[in-house]
Amino acid sequence: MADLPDIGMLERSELFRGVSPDVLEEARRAAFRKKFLAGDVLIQQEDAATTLFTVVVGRLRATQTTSDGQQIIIRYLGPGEIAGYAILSGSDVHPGAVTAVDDSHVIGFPAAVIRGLMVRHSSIAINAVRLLGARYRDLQVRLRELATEKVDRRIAHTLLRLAQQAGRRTIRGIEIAFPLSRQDLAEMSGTTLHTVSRTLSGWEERGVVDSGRRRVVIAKPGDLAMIAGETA
Amino acid sequence: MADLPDIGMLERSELFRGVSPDVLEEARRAAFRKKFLAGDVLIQQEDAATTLFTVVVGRLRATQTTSDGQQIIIRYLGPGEIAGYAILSGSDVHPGAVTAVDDSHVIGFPAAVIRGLMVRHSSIAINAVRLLGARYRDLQVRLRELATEKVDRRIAHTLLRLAQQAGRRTIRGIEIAFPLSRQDLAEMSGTTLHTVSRTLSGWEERGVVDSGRRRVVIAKPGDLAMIAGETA
DNA sequence: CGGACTTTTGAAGTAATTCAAGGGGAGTGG
DNA sequence: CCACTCCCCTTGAATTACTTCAAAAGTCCG
Repeated sequence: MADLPDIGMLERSELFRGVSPDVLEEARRAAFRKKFLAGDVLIQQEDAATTLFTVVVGRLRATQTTSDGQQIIIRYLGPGEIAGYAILSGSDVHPGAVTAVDDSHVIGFPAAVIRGLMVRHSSIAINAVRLLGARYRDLQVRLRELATEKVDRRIAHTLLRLAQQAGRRTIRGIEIAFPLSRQDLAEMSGTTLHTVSRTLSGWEERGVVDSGRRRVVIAKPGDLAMIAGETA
Repeated sequence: MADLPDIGMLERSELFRGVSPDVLEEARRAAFRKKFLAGDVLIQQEDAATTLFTVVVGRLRATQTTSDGQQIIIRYLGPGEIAGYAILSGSDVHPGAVTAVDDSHVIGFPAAVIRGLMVRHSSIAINAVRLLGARYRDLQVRLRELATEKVDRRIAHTLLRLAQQAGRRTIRGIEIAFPLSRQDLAEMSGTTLHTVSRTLSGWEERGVVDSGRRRVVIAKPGDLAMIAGETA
């Protein structure tokens, strides 16, 4: 099969880290590679959970949408991270949607294969526990922020987090390495695109950030951290 | 040892559900029973993660507090549920605090024992994955609510969720079966105790709820679901 | 019966949304 | 290459839902 992934791709996945080569080989044989273009949908909300993906290159966005169309971004996923965690936790439908925000290259695994691997190799199940624990902790922090902090702080925190997981050092500062609109930032910070726009405009004047159409560069990360309230 | 728990208590824990008797016995020997009074603290935020607890009877509250004292309630834990999940996911400190809200009876396990059991018995690791997955999904929903819905809907959702996990049918309606103040509801819904008080007063007039000092009874669950926006 | 919590309610203030309109870039097709 | 169109972003003005401030009234417990 031309579309079998290679071992190196697997061992860079957070689900297979530190797993023995023969188990990796077993996973590899059931896997398939797939490309998605920016904007393509990998997983639809409420769809039957049949496949788990792990990102090789690119960037995905996990969202939750209400019946009346309101949406929030749960998280962005980069290389090594997994999409479709419902497979792991035994749910039969995906609780949210996953979309590519950049041209992306992923590896897919059938649900049954992953479940079988977890049963026979506790190291994989333990990796799953770690990764879900980390995500759970992240959401706890975001929930606290959303409940207790004002918008500008929340937006600052959002940017700092994105910089951490997808920041690229440039001459001008740290650039968020994927297209990110005001609307996207709003859906991550729990506000509207208008407020995000106004807030960024203010920071722009002070030289804290340098942003444009679906593009954000953090010029002064220290100042942004101050705004976020990280004890100076 | 007088304080060894019995097998029945263990198999009712979400972490040990469906696990074989000999493994249960192994876990049992390393465990200890402990009682906490309402208000007692089981886990302090930022403490070293040394122990995992599972509730036998009573009710615990998991919270997150900011450096400036702002607090939110992550969730309430009832019989069978576990506290101190950091142990599972390999973190060395607890990201939040856990307090008893009613007199409670718990079983404690040393971190190393739990980690060892997960390595040797994938069924336990898989239970951990399921439980963390379910909690993660819960938080996703709450995050979405907090970001997109108005306070009265959020409070309604909070009450319905609490009723589901700790509701007791009475003549007057569904009673939340543990002490729950306006402040507690505020910390779960992302608002202030004043707003909760006003909102409940309004509902009280319409006969939707019947509440008092640290006590809430949902008289008309259907009406509350309507307020929460669950398509009638 | 005193004292500590918890709850209620009014009034003032405000942060952020909503409403509304216009302006700029990037890409497409003629 | 220029024009057209689609997004995305910006900015003002009006509105509002909610918080904050303040004070008083219950309620439980020793």
